Amino acid sequence: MKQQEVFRALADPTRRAILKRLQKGSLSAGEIGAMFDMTGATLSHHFTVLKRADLVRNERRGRNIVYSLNTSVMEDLTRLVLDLVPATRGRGEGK
Amino acid sequence: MKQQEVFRALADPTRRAILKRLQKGSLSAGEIGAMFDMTGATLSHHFTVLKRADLVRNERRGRNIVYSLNTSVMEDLTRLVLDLVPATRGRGEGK
DNA sequence: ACAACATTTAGATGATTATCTAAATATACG
DNA sequence: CGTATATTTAGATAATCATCTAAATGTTGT
Repeated sequence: MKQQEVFRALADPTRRAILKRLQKGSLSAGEIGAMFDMTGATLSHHFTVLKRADLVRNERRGRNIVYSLNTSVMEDLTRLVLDLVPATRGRGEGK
Repeated sequence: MKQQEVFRALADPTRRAILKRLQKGSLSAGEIGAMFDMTGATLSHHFTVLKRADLVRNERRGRNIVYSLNTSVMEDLTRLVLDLVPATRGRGEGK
């Protein structure tokens, strides 16, 4: 996992909002675009950042491109953050 | 909690390293500075960002200024991230 | 009060970032 | 095949950011 890319991706509120939407299921670029007040080009840039962090996957379906969460990296992220919190309870407590 | 400030603070690797060091206990600005190859002024800037996110606290002790983790915000952060991950196991699963 | 030490503030600089418009690419359909 | 639709790429711009040097502030001990 590219830790730096993941944290950087998370630093933008639009990208976090995109991730939250994708929790509920995959969406096409257009559907996501309809939720934000910015151009498709800008959204496309955000997708690129999210993909670079491997937080989302995309797949062409017909004339749409459908984005979905990469849940395994999301879990890596969870671990990462838990690792940042001292004396973390609820999990391993490992080295 | 100021979510945006927290994520922004986490986006820089130096700041994440500082947080990790502070897990093991409080440190003065000088002690932290000794661990990184950058000027004290730059470090001071990073402290400011971490403080704005309320991730660290500081306290003057003699001629040093001692920094320590604000663990409660770190836990808020944990919740935030878990909330970003779908079907999160390990905790509440609440709405 | 002064000199030494520790840290922050101020101001500048170059790099990165979010955003836009316009053009390019890819797919579907008549 | 050509037109409409969906998305990305290219290029530009303004804002934000990490970093530096120099100066200011606050603290201690003499």
